[in-house]
Parts: sequence; structure tokens; C-alpha cells
Amino acid sequence: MARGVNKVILIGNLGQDPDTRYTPNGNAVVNLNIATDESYKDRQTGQLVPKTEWHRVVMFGKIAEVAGQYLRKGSKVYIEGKLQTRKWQNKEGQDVYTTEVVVDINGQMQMLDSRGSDGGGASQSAPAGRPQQSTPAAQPQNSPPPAQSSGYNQSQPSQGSSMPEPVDDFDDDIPF
Amino acid sequence: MARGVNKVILIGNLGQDPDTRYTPNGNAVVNLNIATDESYKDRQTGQLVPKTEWHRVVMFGKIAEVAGQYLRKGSKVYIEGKLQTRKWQNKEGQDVYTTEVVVDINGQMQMLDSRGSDGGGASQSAPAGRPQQSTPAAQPQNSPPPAQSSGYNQSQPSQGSSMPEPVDDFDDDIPF
Amino acid sequence: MARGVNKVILIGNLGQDPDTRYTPNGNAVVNLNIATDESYKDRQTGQLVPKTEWHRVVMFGKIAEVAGQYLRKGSKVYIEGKLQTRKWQNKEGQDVYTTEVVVDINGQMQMLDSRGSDGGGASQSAPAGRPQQSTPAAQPQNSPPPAQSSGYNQSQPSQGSSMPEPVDDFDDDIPF
Amino acid sequence: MARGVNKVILIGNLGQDPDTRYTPNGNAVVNLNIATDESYKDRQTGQLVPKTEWHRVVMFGKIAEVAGQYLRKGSKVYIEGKLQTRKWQNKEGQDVYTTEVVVDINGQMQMLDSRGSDGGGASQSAPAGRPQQSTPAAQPQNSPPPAQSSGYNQSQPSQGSSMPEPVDDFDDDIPF
DNA sequence: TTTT
DNA sequence: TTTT
Repeated sequence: MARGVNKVILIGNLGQDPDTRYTPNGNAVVNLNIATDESYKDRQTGQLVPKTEWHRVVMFGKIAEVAGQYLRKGSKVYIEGKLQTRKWQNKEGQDVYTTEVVVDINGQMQMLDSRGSDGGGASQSAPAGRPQQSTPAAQPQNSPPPAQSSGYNQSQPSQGSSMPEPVDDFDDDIPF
Repeated sequence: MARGVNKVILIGNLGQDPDTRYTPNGNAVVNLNIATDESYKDRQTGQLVPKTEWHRVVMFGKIAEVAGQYLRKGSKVYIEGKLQTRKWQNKEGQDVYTTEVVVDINGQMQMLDSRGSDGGGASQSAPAGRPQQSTPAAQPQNSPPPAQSSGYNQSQPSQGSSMPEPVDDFDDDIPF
Repeated sequence: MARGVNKVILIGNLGQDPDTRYTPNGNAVVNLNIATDESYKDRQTGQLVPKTEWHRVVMFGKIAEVAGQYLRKGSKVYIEGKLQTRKWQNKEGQDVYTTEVVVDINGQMQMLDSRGSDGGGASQSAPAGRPQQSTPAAQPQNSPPPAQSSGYNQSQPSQGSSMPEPVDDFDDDIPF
Repeated sequence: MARGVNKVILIGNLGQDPDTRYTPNGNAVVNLNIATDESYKDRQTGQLVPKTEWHRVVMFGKIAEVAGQYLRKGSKVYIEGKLQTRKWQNKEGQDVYTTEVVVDINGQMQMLDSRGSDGGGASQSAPAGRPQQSTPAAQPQNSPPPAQSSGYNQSQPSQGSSMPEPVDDFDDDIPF
């Protein structure tokens, strides 16, 4: 029903492994931090000045499952989503606003590494490798709760699919 | 030099008149608040539930001049820019992060109203109409300073151009 | 399932009324010609040199119905779709290739005129106004058949909906 | 001066090595064929049905030089450009229309392979490797002349740059 | 704070 | 063939 357009397109690399959580009804929600590089040459010195922009990305549904399973720290990825700003309260009770790129059923994701992030070893490394909570970046310090944090749990996998099943058009059940 | 892609595309309406400022060297910097509407029909009630996302947009250069001159509260506009998160300090000395859509020389703007925002009266209303300082919004409450706030002044026009001079292409020498 | 990205974004005006047809099973297929203007100022003469690019656009499903009902010659529209090249045979039996922008269930459309194309008169003019067969254009002269031309008919409306029902995310049944 | 938007975004792989030519004044013009994959699962059989769309891409300027030097058959690439349809005459003197994605100074290119297409060996393979004329694809058979074919030559390099010099931003004076 |  |  949108009477507007709200579109974000990013190509960048993950700053850390995805943070996967699950809604009470078992839907995956994945938080990513994606760096887009815009290093530029200083016109005085001719030096290459590094300039990195960090983006908080939240994924839902089937895309989230694939992302959680196959993306890893350093993975290069294309994502298409929309801008959304959430309000939450820090421990001092102050309103804080966090802007995220939301990738839902209307969004898209493409893994841009040779074949998945780590050559198929995704499933092996996964069991041990998901518990990081690490540096959320982008809006750090008093870092915001993950999107829709109410009652997530971080372990229960929604199902044990083993094939990648590339995503981006799909029939999903998460209401946005 | 970018080794990444960082692109935002919005079509929406201005929540208020543009806030135009000038750098010490006379370059225009315009702040906009753009609403993108994503109202949706509730699947229970069938009611249309309004859902609006607000975006802080900062424009620079020639695009900023055109925007400041022709856009007004309510104007519908297409913009293409990039995501950028700035850190600033609120009066309590706490770090606050504000994410904006930056429209610079690589960005684009298209006015989508019939002919300018207000039927050609833009130039007339402009002389009187620029002095608003108004609510910068989007990440309100302890609202962030406008982008690159150091030493702006809000009156000195960089020059007295009177024709719109549509922007987004630039003087080029490659023949197409 | 795409392992790639194929995306087109256009904002332009219709060169003529939409050409609406229906598949045997009643699904709407709409062909549009959209002009994107890129007029530029000649650097010698300072003259504004008109330069228009014409795009063949094919829409399917609910988007097609809305487009056929509300867009008219001159309407300004935002569309998002994908590139597709079809092969067909001209009357001399030679292969001809036609590239179109396909707007399907993954695409998007936004009408950018004040309120629909013609101020609400859409529904009145529609009953009488759909029978144009007119010049399909863009790759003219031995012009290509409309997309999926096999067995369309141009009259049977798929249903008599009267409200606009804005589109762009939807549950559709046309297989792409 | 554009009063419209005409934007194409592709991520895909080269069907063959780039075809590099030079204008009389030494500017590079590169033609690419890029495949975007949209394989889908057949809903009857459950089989994965391959579906590939081929795109003719024409690049100019510095982007063209980088593309010609570093991209190779199979390279994965992100490009952003605009749609353009050219008219030319086949040997029977008939008008033929060819639609291409033009990547000029307003466009963008990103190489998405690990480090260039072939791990830095680009320069070695280049001297021997540019003379292909091969299958132009997309609008094959009576294939169109390369864009702006008048008087190209395929050998003279515009200069012997050796570093990649990533492109898509340009020397700017606005500080970001 | 906008728009329909 | 549109628009400004």
C-alpha cells in the first residue's frame, strides 16, 4: 500500500558473524553489521584515506535463515532493504533512536563470495559459532537492543535445512 | 574509490520547509525531513493502518540550492543518496548517533510536483520564506545539530541565481 | 532463487494511454511506453537540447490492473522492474530482439501525479476508454507483438473493482 | 538536467572477456555481456529450471579502462547505469533497435571477485588476451555494431596505467 | 512534521 | 509518443 519509496542498496562486508535470534514462534531474526568502504585519495597528500561506513542490518524470515547459516565475519554481501528508525530507552531511561536497514519479504540478499562465505563449511562451524554478542557497531555505546528484542532466544533453530536455498522472492508469513 | 555500494532511494513528502544554511565559503547545506508512507491494511480489521517513516536528508552543493529554493513543506520529491551515521554530543555530554541520507554530487534529486512545489510561486515566496530555523526532527528530543554545523549562517545566499537549473547531471565531456 | 541482481528504476511520463490485455485466464497484462527526459544544455550554444529515452514496460498482475485503470497518456510514474529481452519474428521471418522492463510481483509502481493521473476521472473514462490498440512503440517499425501475445483479448475485464487499491507488495498468481 | 530517472542495477557474470576499443581521441569504450541468473524451481516437478538473462553493457571513460583491464570472462561484477536504445541498420538495410545499459560518468562499477577477476594476473594475460571479437550475445544474429562504432580501433591503449584505480567517485571538492 |  |  506504500505511497512512497524507501529503498536501501548495500554491498559490503560483515564486521562480525551474524547474530541470529528466534521469535517465540520460531522465526529467525538476524542482525548484521555491514561495512561499506569509501576510501578516497587525499588531494593534498595523495594518500588513500580510509573511510568506512557501518550499517546495522536486520533480516527476517527465510532470508534471515540463509544469512545466519551462510554469512560469516568478512563475507561480502549485497542487500536490498528499507530504512527504519526505532526508538528505545537506554539504561538512563533516555530515548535513543537507532536507524536500521530492514530486509524483509520485499528485500533481497545475495552472497557475493565465491561459493557462500566459507566454501560450504557453514553448517559445521555454525553449531559452535553462533553465540557471539560482540560489538554491534554503527550506533555503539549503550548499544541498542536487537530489533524486536522482546522474548528472543538465541539457540532454537527453526529447522535443520542443509541446502542453501537461495532467497529473494518467496512466500513468507512474517507480517510487515 | 569506493569498494562498496551505499545507496538510498526515497520518494516521499517534506514534513516542513527545507532548512537552508551556508558554509563559511558560501556553499549551501540543506536539511530535509522526508516522510515515506507505508500504510497497510490490517488483516484482521481490514482497516488501513497508517505507517510513516521519517528520514533526515542532508544535501550539499548545487542540489542543495535548488532544494532550498523550490521545495516546500508537503513537496513530493525523489532523492538518491547514501547512508551516513554521525556522532555528536548532547548537552549531557553523551554520545548520540544520528543516521542521515546524504545527497552530494553523486546523488540525485527530482521534484515530483506538477511544476515545482507550489505552482511557480517559488521565487516570490522565497525571499520572505527562508528564515525558518524550525524543528530539525527525525531523531528528535535533544535533536542533533544540522550536518557540519560548525559555523553555518542561515542568511547569506551564496549567489542570487534566479533560474532553477535542474541538477544531477554535471558538465561532462563524454558525448552521449 | 536469483543468483544475481537485475533491477531497473524509472521515473517518467507515459507517451500514450496504457495498452491493457488479458490472458485467457483473465490476468491483466499492460504495456506502457515511458519517456525519461535527459535534456541537457549544449556547452557551445547554451541551448537546452532535448534528449528523451523511450522505454517499453510490461506489467503483470494486480499492478497491471491498477496501471491500466489509473494511468493515462502523460501520467508521471515510478516503476521498478527487471530487464528482459524477448525474441520474436517479424513478417519477413527474421529474428528480432526486444528489450523490455518487466514489472511483476517483485516490481513496484507508484503513481506520481497529484491524485491518480486525471483527478479521479479515471473510472469514468475507463469504460469507454480502454479499446486502444495503438502504436506499441519503442522498437517501432515492424513493432514487436505485446509480451506473451498468444491469445490475449482486449476487452474482458478480470473483475469490476472500483477502488484504487495501491499496489506493490502483493500475493499474485502469475508464474515468473 | 534530467527530469526523470533512468537507472539500471545489475550483478552478474561476464559471458566473455570485455571488448575494448578506443575513440579517435583515445577514450576507452568497453562492451560487456553480463548474465544475470534467475533460475527458479518448477512448481510441478520441483526441478531447478535455469533462466539466464543476458545484458549488453557499454562503458565509457575511466570505468571502461578499469573494466577492460581487470574484468575477464566469468568475472562477477556490479554495475549501475542507464537504459539506452540505439538504432542501426543491418546488412539488409533494415532498422534494428538495440537496448544497452550505458555506464558513463554517472554510473558505477564494482568488481566482486576476491581481488580482481584473476588474482592480479590481469596485466599478464591482457597483452595477448584482448583480441576476441566473439559472440556478442543478447541481441545476437546480425549483431549490432558496438556503441559509437564510427572509427574505433582496438589496439591503441590510452595510457599505460598499472594500478587498478578504483572508479565511480570522482575528484570532488565537497568534503565527506 | 508530510502525503492519499 | 510524454513531460518541463
